[in-house]
This record gives sequence, structure tokens and C-alpha cells, in this order.
Amino acid sequence: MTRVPGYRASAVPPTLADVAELAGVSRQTVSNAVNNPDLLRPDTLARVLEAIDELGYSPNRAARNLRTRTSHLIGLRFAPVQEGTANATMDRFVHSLVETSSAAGYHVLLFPGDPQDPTAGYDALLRSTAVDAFVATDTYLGNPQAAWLESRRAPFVAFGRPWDNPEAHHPWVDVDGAAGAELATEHLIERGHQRIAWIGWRKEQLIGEDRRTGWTRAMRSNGLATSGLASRSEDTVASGREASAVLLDEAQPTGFVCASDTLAMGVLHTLADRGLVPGRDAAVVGFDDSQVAQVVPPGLTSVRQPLEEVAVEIVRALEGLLTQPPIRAGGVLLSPELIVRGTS
Amino acid sequence: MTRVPGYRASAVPPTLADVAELAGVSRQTVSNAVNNPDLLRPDTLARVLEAIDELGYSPNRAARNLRTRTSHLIGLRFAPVQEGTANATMDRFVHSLVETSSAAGYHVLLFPGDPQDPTAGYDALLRSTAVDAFVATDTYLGNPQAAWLESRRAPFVAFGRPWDNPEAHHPWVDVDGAAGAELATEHLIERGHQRIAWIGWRKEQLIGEDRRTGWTRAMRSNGLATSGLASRSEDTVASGREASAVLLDEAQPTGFVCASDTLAMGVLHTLADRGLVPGRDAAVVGFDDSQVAQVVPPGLTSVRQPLEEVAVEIVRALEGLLTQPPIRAGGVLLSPELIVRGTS
DNA sequence: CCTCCCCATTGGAACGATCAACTCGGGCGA
DNA sequence: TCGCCCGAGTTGATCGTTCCAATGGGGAGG
Repeated sequence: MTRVPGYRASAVPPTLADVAELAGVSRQTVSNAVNNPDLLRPDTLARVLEAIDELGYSPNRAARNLRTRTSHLIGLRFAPVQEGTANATMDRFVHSLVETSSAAGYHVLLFPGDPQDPTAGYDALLRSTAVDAFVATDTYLGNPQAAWLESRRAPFVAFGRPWDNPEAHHPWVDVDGAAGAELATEHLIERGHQRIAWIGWRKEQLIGEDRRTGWTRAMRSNGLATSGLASRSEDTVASGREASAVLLDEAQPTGFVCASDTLAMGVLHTLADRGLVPGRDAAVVGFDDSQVAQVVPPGLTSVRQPLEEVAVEIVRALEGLLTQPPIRAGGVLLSPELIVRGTS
Repeated sequence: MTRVPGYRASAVPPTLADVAELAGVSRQTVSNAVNNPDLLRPDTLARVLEAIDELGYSPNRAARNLRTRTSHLIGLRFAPVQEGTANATMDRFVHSLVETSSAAGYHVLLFPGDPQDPTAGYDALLRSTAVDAFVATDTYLGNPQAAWLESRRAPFVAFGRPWDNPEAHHPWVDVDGAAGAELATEHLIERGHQRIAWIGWRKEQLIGEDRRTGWTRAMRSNGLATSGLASRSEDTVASGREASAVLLDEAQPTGFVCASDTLAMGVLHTLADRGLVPGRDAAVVGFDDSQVAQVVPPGLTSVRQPLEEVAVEIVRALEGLLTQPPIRAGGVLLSPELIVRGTS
């Protein structure tokens, strides 16, 4: 050690060697105290731990990463949110993921996403071994990242089913959207509604189609008609407003089940336009239980995805993936719940 | 190289030495090609770059971090959001920060925060040299992180002024909340309102007090009375609802300026309770321009913080901080803007 | 008493990059 | 002609950790 004592000592973090010297053991023993305490005799372990504590030692991440070829970081593409929508799923999910992965010893690394090129960003992180694995979200749009990541043999877990690729054999976790829509529809039927409309997304959005089947299923199993009661549009407030206005004029529904909270807010706009009171004159159910649903008067009934559970399952899958040899789990499908509020 | 050719070659990323061998130069020359291209003769540079391209080489992050004592990561505490509030500031800010810092060559590392102990998590990352610097948000609550980080001589930039510590000399970026509230109040005055109420937070919330001064300033400079028109409460929809009901009964305001969108939503609840139409019977202005403000009927007028600019300034400050020697910038105060919608 | 084995611990090498100091020519001024 | 400097590359050391093989001591078994 040629370290000058006292001179900005706090700026130079202690190393294994420092701890070893203080405890009177070798570097490797200190390393074992940190990583494999079972290997040490109890008294030695105590002495080393004391030295670690006294110096305030933490293993240097870079050195450890270099040696173990591991970063304990999970990459997550954090694409810009679309303004003007109520979609907060992503942010709530990220919070859960940060908590859960931290408990498993991993941190979340965010990188920006180019909406035009869904695979941008992944490559650089992968080649520089900056992350151990990725969590791929928004895998519904033809799934380009998933296919790309698979072709690169990159470890990753998808939040979202590989809709268009049944042969995909990467682990994934998803929420049963059809079950959610069914829950919502059954709820309105119980409340006495018979003419219940569906407002969903364009047909290409496979998630939306999935949710729609839940509505269809509930209606049919209760012997209710669906014709003329379904509508598809963009995921914007304006589209939901327009679609609900047309539905009210042409099919006189008393209830609306929507593929998103954004669309449901559009319905609330239409009701306000016509002087109708949500919850009394017409029932509305949204999807995602966004903050909007929670604070808008009189409270928007909404399908809530169990994002905490999703995060737990994803981290579990990641851990399996990073084990030697990799345990290839299949998919996990979780059930959402319905949060009932004033609009129904 | 004792690498077995062909055997899982794709799983072992190429190193500097591989590139050097292929290009017929030394390791250091390849390193220079990546980091200091000016040092190379143009033809050598071209040859090296070609080899890099052919092998698909990217510098190993861990090795670089170890040698340079730098991680190019910025730590950000990502505390759980409070359910039931409309506060989306944090998430919008994170998006901006990810984009901006990426352009500057930095990635954002999220770590969980314990609401009970604001400094938890920072220490471990700091001592293991996992991040180069932190961005500290929510520095209003007596500023414990900021003080702690300063005492540790940790490089960080705060989003938020050091309210209670004028001697703090760390760089910070903030948005002028008083100016925002003043903007909102002036707007209602222009619209013809004279009795304009303020709904803010508990006095201990210095941010709330700051915003309140904007309301006071605008009222006084226009010769309008403020007595009996101000109220303070928790930042929840229920509190805003209650506060606005009391104000309506006791002071008959025609306009409400609120310290948050959450409180403003409470006002909308009260108006709905009484059959009053926001925008016609009473004007409401929120703060933060959350997604809720954007989608709720008839559209909530709100003060929008320039979070993109905030991110830019924060990254600028971080870069100054990580320069040798550190350039200690003071604070940067940005101006918000008012987004006018249906409620005013 | 010797051998064997196991436990606890040790020393050297390696991970892949950058830093610092050095070499080798060629050009230029005195 | 000599000496100096500068441009272009090279070489060895180093960052702090973990992997691997080896070491010494002590107890059990013959």
C-alpha cells in the first residue's frame, strides 16, 4: 500500500486488501467472508466482518463484474409515454420491478427507446455486457424485440405473450385480459345491465382482441346479444368519446366496457356532453386502474392488473434464466381483479 | 488466445486483443481508436474501425469501469408512488432524464426507496462505486438526502431547491412554483374572477408554501382580497373535496387555484356533488399537468413543469460535477407554463 | 506411529480495459 | 552533422475482485 494516510482518505474506498490486512487474513478469505461465509471458521468470520464494518467496505462492483462476467443489472427499455392517454401501467410496473429485483440482488437499468426502432439500444448494452438480461415490455406489436433477442440468444423475459409466434420458447409473464373483460362484463350484468357495449382497439392490437373475447364470452354465456354493440378505435380520449356517442345513438347501451381507461374517459366525456350522470344513467368500466380511474369523479370502475405479481414472476423467471444451466420456464398467466367505483 | 474456434463463439464477446490481432496493431491502438481517434493516422484508424466492425466489438463495460473508476451510471431513487393521487411528475421526469442522460453517455440506474428512510440505498451504491452520481428528487422534506449526500461528498444534483439550508452548495435545478401559481391566478383574474381561492398543502411542505406566495402576489397586485380564501390540507382527493366544500360555503369563491392536480380533482368532486359545472359555474386550475388533467372532462387547466428542460439542466450540472476539477454550478430555476383547458 | 483425508486458509493468475512511460523514425533548426 | 522534438505506436503495469490449485494442521483409522 502506497496510500498516503489521511490525505482524502474518505475519497478512496477501502479494498479487499485493506480489510485483509486489518483482519490479519488473506484477500481470498475476506472474499469468502462476503460470498461464502460457510467456508470460514466462526471466529475468523467474526474478525473479518468486524474489519469490514470498521472500514466501511463494500465490494467494488466493476471489479466483481469483470471477474464474474455478471453485472447484476437488468435492462429495461423505457419508451416515452404517449401524452394525453391514461396509460400508467408501465410506470406502476417499473416501480414493482425495481422493488422486486432489488430484493433478488438486481438493479434496473433504464435505456431510451426509439419508437421507430424497437430493437435500438438493446444491442449496445448486450455487446458491452452491461446488463445480465432484459425485461421486454410492449411485446404485442408483432413482437420485434422478442424475436430479435431470441436470435441473439440474449437472456430476457417478456411481459406479454408471444401472440404471433406460438413457437417462441422464451419465458414470459402476462395478465389474462379476456378474464378481466369478462369480470367487468359480468359485473355490469349483475348490476342489471343487458345492453352492454364494448369499446376496444384496432383489430391489429392483439391484446385488445383478447380482452374483447372476454366481453363476448360473458355476453353469450348470459344469453345477451352483442351485435351492434362493439366498436373499435384508436386508444385516445377523443376516439372513445366519438365511439360512445355513436353507440348511444345507434344501440342505446346502458353499460360500457372499455379496453382502456383512456377510452373509458372518452365515454365519460360523452356522458357529460349529454348531461348524463355516470353510474346512474350509464355504467362505465375501464381497464388498467390508472391514477385517472382513482381520482376522477365519481371514481372509474376498472380492471386492475396485478403488476406486483407480474414483477415477482418476471424476477423469478430471470433468476431461472441466469442459473447454470438455464431453467427454461414457459409462460405464466395471471388473473386481474375488478376495482369497483362510482361509475358502475 | 486459447479460445476454441467455433465452439459457442457467439457467446464469448470479442475483446480488445481480438481486434488488435485482426487489425495488426497493439491493444492500446485499438483503445485509442475508440476513445481518442485523433491520435491515429487516418489509414490506421480505418483499418482498426473495420476490424471492430467485423468482429462486432464493444468495449467491456466492467473492465472499463474498473480501470477508469467510472461507471457512467446515474443513480435515481424510485420510490413507490402514492396510490390515489394524480402525481405523475416523477414518471414524466424519469423519461426525460433517461433520454437526456443517454445522449450524454450515461444510463439511469433505479434503486428502491424506503419511504421511512430516505437515505437508504444511496450508501450501498456509493460505496461499491456502482454509480458516478445521483439525482436526488423530492428534496423538500427537510432535505435529508441532500444533507447526507453532501456529508458523504457524494456527487449529486438535486431536483428541488435546498429550502431549509441556504448554505448548501450543491448544484440544483428547480421549477418556480410561485411563478406557476401566479400564472394560474392571473389567468383566472383575466377571465373575470375576483374571488379566487387557494387550496394548498400543510405549512411544513415548503414547496406548497412557495406556490402559495404566487397566488398571494397575484391577488394583491390586482387589489383583490385573500382573507378567508386560503386553505391547507393533505395532498389527497378527499382533502381537496372537503376543503373546497368548506370554502364554497364560507367564502363563495368562483375560482380555485390548487397546489396539485390531486387537490383540483377534489374540487371537481365537490362541484359534481353540487351539480355545478366546472368551467361554467366555477373555474379550477391544478398543478403538474398530470395525465389526469389531460383526460378528465372537460379538461383540467393546469400548471405544467418543464421537465424536459429540468432533465437537460440536471445532466448539464452532472457533467460539470464529474469534470476534473468539478465545476460547482449553483442553482437553476426554470419557469413553468399554464395549459388552459375546459375548467377555466 | 504412519497414512489419509478433510477443513480452513493462502498465493498466484486472470478478467479486459486504460494509464504511463517508452521506442522508433523523420524532420528541422543551429 | 548533431541534437532535439514531435508524431505514431508499443509495452508493461494496474484497477479490485474471484477462480483455481495448493498448503499446512489436525483428527480418524489401521
